[in-house]
Amino acid sequence: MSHHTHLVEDIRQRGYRMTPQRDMILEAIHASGHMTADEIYQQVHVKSPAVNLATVYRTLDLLKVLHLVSAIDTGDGCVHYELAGDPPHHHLVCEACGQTLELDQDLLMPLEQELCKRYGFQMNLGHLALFGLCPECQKPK
Amino acid sequence: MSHHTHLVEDIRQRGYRMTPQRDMILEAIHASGHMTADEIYQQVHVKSPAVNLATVYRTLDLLKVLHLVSAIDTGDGCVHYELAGDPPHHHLVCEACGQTLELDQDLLMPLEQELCKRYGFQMNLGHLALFGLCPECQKPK
DNA sequence: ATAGGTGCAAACCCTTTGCAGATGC
DNA sequence: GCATCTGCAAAGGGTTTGCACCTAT
Repeated sequence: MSHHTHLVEDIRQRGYRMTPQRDMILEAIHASGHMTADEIYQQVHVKSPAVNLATVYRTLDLLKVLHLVSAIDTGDGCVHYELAGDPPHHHLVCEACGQTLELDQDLLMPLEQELCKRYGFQMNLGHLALFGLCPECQKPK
Repeated sequence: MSHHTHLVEDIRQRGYRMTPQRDMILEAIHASGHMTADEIYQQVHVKSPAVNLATVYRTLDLLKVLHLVSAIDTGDGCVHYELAGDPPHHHLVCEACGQTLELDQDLLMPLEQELCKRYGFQMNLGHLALFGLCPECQKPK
């Protein structure tokens, strides 16, 4: 049933407790891949109404520290979280309509290498949002 | 005295009023190039204590609409603003120490062109922050 | 004169925190 | 059993808004 067993094990092995809340939160983010704290809360709330938003935030903080999730700020006023293990993909956020497209790794490799070579800066590929205009919103109105 | 005359003119010509508040806000952001709403407020407040933070936000919103400033979210909890006319530069934000490095345009041109070609996405170069680790914070502790 | 801009204060949203009670190990 | 985790409720920080007054044009 559980498709996120490795995450559960990871948490336990590092000396943290496995609670039903954490399990549900992991399950939600594992299933959807890309959620805000509130979306996770809404989803978990259906199964177990007692669970609190603060717990969601605290769990997400823990998962960040353990590098099991990464945080993406798409500028929409709330942080998005996704599993760090997922195939890296990135976010093209349209500043006009708010829609987000995704693009994958390979387009960014040259940039990443160049940043490393020139500045010694190690880019976090799990934490990236680019802003601009999607094809739709570029059309003359 | 005024080094931001063109901005003042731009605002007037588009039918908006030129107020002392707007003038001071423009002057501040023009002088420092890179400020948060609160930093602007603090600076303006020295000259004219009556000016309100809400006015700073409203002015910044106007300047965004007029494309005179661009907003950069560096993930530190508050938005940074800079003059749109300034030579484009970008922000490498260190996730460990919070320091931001800058890099300039040319490194991003290939990416910009590729995004346009493949996705039809028009990247906003004035609105970019990349996250990762600076050279200092990569050193083993 | 009058639309547009401002100050003030309160509301808003997302997120964090203090604390007392509950629970995984 | 005991440190850790949770729920609750309240506070926090940045930003927005409603409203009456003010002011550039």
